[in-house]
Amino acid sequence: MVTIRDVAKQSGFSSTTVSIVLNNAPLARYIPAVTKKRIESTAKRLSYRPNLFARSLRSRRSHTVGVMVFDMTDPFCTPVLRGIENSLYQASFLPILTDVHNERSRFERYLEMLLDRRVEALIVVANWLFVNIDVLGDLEKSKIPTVMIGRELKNNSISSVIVDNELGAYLGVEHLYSLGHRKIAFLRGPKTLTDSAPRWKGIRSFAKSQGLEIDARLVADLPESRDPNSSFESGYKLTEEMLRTRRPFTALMAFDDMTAFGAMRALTMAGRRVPEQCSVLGFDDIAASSLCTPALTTVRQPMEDMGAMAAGIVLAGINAMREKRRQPATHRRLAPQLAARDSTREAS
Amino acid sequence: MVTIRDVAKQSGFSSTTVSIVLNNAPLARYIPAVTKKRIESTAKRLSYRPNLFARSLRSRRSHTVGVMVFDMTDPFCTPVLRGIENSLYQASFLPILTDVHNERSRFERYLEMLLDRRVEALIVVANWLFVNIDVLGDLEKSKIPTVMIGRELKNNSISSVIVDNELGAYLGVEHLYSLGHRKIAFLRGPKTLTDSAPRWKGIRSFAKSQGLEIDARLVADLPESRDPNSSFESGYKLTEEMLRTRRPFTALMAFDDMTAFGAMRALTMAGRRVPEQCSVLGFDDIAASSLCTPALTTVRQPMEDMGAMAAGIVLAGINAMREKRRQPATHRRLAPQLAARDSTREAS
DNA sequence: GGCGTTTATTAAAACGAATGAATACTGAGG
DNA sequence: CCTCAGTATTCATTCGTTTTAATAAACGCC
Repeated sequence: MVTIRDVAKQSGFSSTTVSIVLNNAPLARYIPAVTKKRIESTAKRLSYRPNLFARSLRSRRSHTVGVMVFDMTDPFCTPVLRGIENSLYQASFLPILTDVHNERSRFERYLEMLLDRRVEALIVVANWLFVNIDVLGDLEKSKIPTVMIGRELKNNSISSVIVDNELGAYLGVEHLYSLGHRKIAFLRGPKTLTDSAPRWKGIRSFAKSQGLEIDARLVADLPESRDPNSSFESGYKLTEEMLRTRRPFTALMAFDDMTAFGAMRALTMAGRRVPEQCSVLGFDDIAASSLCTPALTTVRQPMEDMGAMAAGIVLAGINAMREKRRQPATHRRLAPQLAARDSTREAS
Repeated sequence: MVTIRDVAKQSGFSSTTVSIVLNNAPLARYIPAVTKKRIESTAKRLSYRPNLFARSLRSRRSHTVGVMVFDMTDPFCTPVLRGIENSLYQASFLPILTDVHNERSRFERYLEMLLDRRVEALIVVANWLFVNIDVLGDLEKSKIPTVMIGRELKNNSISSVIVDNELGAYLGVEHLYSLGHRKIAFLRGPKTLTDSAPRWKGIRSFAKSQGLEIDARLVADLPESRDPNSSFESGYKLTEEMLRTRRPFTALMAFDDMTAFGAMRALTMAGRRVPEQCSVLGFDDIAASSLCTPALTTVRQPMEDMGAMAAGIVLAGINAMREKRRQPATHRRLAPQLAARDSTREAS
């Protein structure tokens, strides 16, 4: 390995000068162009690459960001990760990816590992989250910029990027209502999931404003489960059950896309065609939604943007720290959009 | 920050002894239990955490693996990544994730960044790959253990983990044939994709062995595209076109699941029900396949296993390097399995 | 009591870069 | 001729760990 000293020797200057030139440090302004040229060319000739361990040791910087995902297999994660990756790339930061598997011990272990590596910031994708909240308290202890995607922690120093769940749900029912649906079934999210309540609130808020009647017998809750993919199964079962009770409905609004897929399966199995005999609406707009037939109408979360924005927030936080400014936590609530596709249609 | 010297001072020993004890180095066998106890307890009391920069600088190890994905948004990646993550976690390694976006410049830049960080190995997920192969030559130059998932490079030092495409395709047609289908349409993969040829070979091999006739007018090729999600659109268009030519077929075998989804959409739009009037078969078994209705029958790649196996190979390579053994490249070809679901049915 | 071993511990030298303090060298101004 | 400000460069230290070589004491043995 060629070190800075080799470059120094070969170019005839001291390693200090080489360091100053190559990093374009403040002192570089006193160094004449000839010298710079010579140093740079020998550096290139020897194809010198600074040892980042040494550099990090000295500068206490890693140019690395820790990314903690609570469950990779959740299709929500993929676009978010891409958004993060893209932003970090622009800033020459690299992400270390960890998957918590929704396990407390794994979360703690990974957090420790990341902090040991002196990641300069932390991005937590906490979409499908069943770990006790107090665990997240550990995040505050680390004094590095931290942002959560998909969950807002009040009263603390952690930034957040979430979708406006209430608005999203509102847009969803509105869409169904405007298509003439009045008997709508609702599959609500698990109670312990923070997304569930605001989405329900959005629905009720719309119902109230338009005088839409919500039949309690057409409302069901998904059970809790650590596995985000379980909502397919749950959606299937709940829909099946609802069909059995023979309470009529012309549309179904699911907690998320996965649930909606389960519902569509159940409806189809029961011989009810989507969307002709029953409209189905999801939430998220995961990749599969536009692929299946009929394409799922859903409330779209701007996942890639959320990832990019989260990365942007922590990068700003890193810059703030470097200038010893104290950056307050920022909370972003992004507006979702309705993606009207083929699984919804006028009520007949 | 508390350093090893603090621990030394507090415990009354030298930093050398502390280091030896805490790392359980060979010399530790000469150190009496009392000393160890005292050092360990003060280390814990001060909640000492070794500075990994310093450690890495000295030991030239990063305990980090570089993961390069050619396109994150390809649903093939997610399970692979989880497999990798899980294996690395067991070995206390951490992955740095990079997404090449199928761009040459990005590949080169990322490779440089990863090597600068002294990743101890490289895992390349090269499923949907349109970068010129010679770029991959750069991988060989780095002297670290490297494995490619989804592509085999002959005559070199790079390991590989791939699925047996030929067998998979064979299993696929066999399934359709056994259901009584004789008029089968084929959507082949883009010519430049390495998976395309062996899959077609598997099909031909089965056809030959069973005397199945392949109608050239029922064979179409996906166009090239950098975007793995484009095959949905292509699958749609090609199927539509095939339907227009009115050449009858009772089943369609797609290059991959994404293509199959496009085909299903086209069939449905044309009023042909799946699977009643036409069976559809995919390849990969991405997450969406079991979610859509009808659930897609497909040839399953053991993606998570592939990721885990790739990680296992490079970890073994790392160990070999440490013991200065020269590890030859290993090439694994995993058997796929047919996942029979609801998009295929007996020919009527 | 001298000599080799084993046990217990440490001083000092890496590892490779960044940087504060110091040292020259130039002109300009008095 | 001396000083001062600016220019150009370097010495020596620091970052926090691991490791090599060395030291020192204790032990057994003839």
